[in-house]
Amino acid sequence: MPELDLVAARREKLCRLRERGINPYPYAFPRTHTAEELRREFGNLPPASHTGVEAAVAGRIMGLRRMGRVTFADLHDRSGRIQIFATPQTLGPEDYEFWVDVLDIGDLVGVRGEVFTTKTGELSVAAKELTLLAKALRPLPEKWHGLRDVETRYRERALDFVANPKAREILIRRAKILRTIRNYLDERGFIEVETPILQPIPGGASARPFITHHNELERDLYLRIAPELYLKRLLVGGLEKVYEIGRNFRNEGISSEHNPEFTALEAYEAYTDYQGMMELAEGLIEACVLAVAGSTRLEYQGRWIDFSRPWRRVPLLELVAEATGCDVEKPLPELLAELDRRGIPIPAHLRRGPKGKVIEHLLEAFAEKTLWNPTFVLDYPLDISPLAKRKRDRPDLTERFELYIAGREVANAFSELNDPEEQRERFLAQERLRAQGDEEAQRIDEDFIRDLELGMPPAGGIGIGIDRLTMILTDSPSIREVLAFPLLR
RNA sequence: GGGUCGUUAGCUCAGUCGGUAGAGCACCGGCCUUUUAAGCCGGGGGCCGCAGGUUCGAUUCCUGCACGACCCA
Repeated sequence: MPELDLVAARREKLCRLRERGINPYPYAFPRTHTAEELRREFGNLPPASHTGVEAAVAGRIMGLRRMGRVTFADLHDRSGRIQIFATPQTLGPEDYEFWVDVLDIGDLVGVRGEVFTTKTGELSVAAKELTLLAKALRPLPEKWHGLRDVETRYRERALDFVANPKAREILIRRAKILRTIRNYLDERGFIEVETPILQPIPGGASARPFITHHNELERDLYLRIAPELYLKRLLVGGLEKVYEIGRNFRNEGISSEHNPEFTALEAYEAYTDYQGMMELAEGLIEACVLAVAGSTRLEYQGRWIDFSRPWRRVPLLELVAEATGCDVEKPLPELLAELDRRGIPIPAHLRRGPKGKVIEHLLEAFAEKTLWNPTFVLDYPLDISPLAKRKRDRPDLTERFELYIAGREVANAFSELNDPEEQRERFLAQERLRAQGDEEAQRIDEDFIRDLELGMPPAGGIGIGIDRLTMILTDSPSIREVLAFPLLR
């Protein structure tokens, strides 16, 4: 049946409700119990028990079993399901006839009546009074298979959440993860701050930004690609331990792991370095795993992830050398020659360097997917880490790590570069790459350097992708599952 | 960007070796006073993703496009 006809049938019922003087969209309903509360209170009654207790419940009708003079309905609220029982005796003959006729699956109702169990033992509310709380005009998906089509699920999220409790559950878990992170950092003396999303120069990451325009100021602004530079300026300002959880925007493709806007945690702590950030990452993520799984192991897409500490730590160059069999310490031209000899393809735009990009590509192509249990990949090349401090005994590397879990990059951290002169040099190197056509290269930010000149304490900083972390902690194969409203084409 | 697969009723899915389509749920009508995917009888419901091509005839074969899923870059 065309959807319009199904809607028309419901509109016709809506008219009948109004003709009877019933407001199909009233204001409030004072409920006394959720479904879960009823089950907790009356869960173990034998069949055909009468409690004498009157309850008022509210929710959406998800099932209707009409059998002439008796009707059963399944009422769902956030906490679960409770059965509604109605007959001409409970509701009154006239009301019974009317409501049985005019209610549909999907309608939101409030029901007041005695709590009892049926002769088969099902806990139910005998409807003495029924209040329509909102008439549903569109039909719901099929009751048994529900809504499966992934495209419809993501395009009509509200419908998805109505039809699929699991989809709702993911958002609830996400909230729990965010709460755990905030508690963890707050307890350790971190200050939660908010820094600009509209930025004159998009900094703190290598990515293409979204551009927007301020009419009054008559100039373009960018949606931030990262809050990093502002947070470090707060370290200069003496806040010492700060974090921000918020949305970043990157003008890139959409995939099962990428949404153009995504949520990240960034945390900075004065007087520590990237070793301190590894401990922070272990503690913070362990707390999240414990909060959602109750243990340090959890299953992701059919495979167990073991979060027991300490986590594996492996230098990037070692990892890539092992994965490719190449001597990655060589200068770029010789490395490329060796890769060619071994038949390892390197995209043309990476061949002219910098070498760090080739190393990064090899990591993504050959090693990343094998990093299943949490693994810190250490010491990234200087040329792709313009905001990180040089490694103490290796001037071509930085004290930077990325954390991989389930084959995905989940966090990125470093000993923060706080030498303003060197920071300028690093920015200038990035500007040279930009001039050569690298649109993701970072831009020089004079305001940031000016603040560094005031003196920024040595510090460790970390960024954690909340969406990816949530994917792993909710066993979700796609980032779209963990976003309330993912961007679709 | 490339490859593979998919798109049929509101939902979940069949199907047509080329002759314009079916089921279950949902919907409408009837019966039914303890159901649990209630049951029984009857009924209505489709630009078979979009555009073009081949053909007497295309939902089916071919091409392109859109959207999605998966894999690769």
